[in-house]
Amino acid sequence: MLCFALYSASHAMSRLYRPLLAPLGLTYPQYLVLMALWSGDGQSVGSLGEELALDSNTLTPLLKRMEAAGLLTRVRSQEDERVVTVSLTEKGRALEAEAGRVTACVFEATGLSVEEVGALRSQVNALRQNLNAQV
Amino acid sequence: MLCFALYSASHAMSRLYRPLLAPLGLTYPQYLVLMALWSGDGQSVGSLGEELALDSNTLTPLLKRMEAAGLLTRVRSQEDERVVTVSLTEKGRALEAEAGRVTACVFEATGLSVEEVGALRSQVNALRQNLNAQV
DNA sequence: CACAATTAGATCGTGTACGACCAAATAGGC
DNA sequence: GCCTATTTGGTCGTACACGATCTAATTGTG
Repeated sequence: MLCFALYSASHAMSRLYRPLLAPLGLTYPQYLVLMALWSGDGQSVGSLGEELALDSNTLTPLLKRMEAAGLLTRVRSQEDERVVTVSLTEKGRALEAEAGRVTACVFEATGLSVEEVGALRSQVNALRQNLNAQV
Repeated sequence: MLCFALYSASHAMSRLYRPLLAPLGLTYPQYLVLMALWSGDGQSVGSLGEELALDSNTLTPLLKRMEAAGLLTRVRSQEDERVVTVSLTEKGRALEAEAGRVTACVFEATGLSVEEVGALRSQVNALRQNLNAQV
């Protein structure tokens, strides 16, 4: 069952990240949000949701917790009051440096070469796009 | 990021299953539990947990909901009162027939050949084992 | 036999996911 | 300029996940 393999591997990944991210005070989805912001700060909630394939009902409380932790700010846009702009704080930006160590640890744990990881990622991404196309 | 690819593909898979399983009154994790029981009825909670990589804190409420739905029974073992044996009801067994259609739908949606699915599954399973070995 | 250590589930609290719905703001046709 | 339709976040209820802790039952050692 490919579905179960993915389900289980994804949980295994999450379990691997958990102890690495705990010292930084982050959960795995929060880490994913940070990655998205590191590669593009000042995004709207909707833009983040599209990138991470998450809806506002998941993102809003998650972002509020991260705001309470002082990692980011949520400010309503001046031009369009419907839009909330999410921006990193100094603390949120500073975590990017620590993240490198986490990534290295995780890569180590995969037991794969750089090429294998890349190849697998492409295949999984292609699958994901096929699945999403069905919607 | 391989981790994100897996995370996202796993959610996409879950989103694909959701509307297919809803008519059967099942969630995706419940469907996984049923698959485990179809391939081996009368297992203990611990045995199911090992197969699915889930703990009792996740399984107990999940199994209770499935018991309430009339899909299975939870009976404490006579020999060892600590052990709870989970067995399919007639209704739970009957769902196996319907499941074939769901599996076919999902395979269709992957857009991959049988060989490609098999190859990808092996790779993902190998990765999962490497990740779990780090614990 | 007694008693500490282990084992199997259950419970509790926190944090995602997501469908369904809501409220405010904006855009577009007339 | 109105008024409806759409867009953007937010809220609520339900269902996983999982760390931490609890209880009851069993095992092992002296």
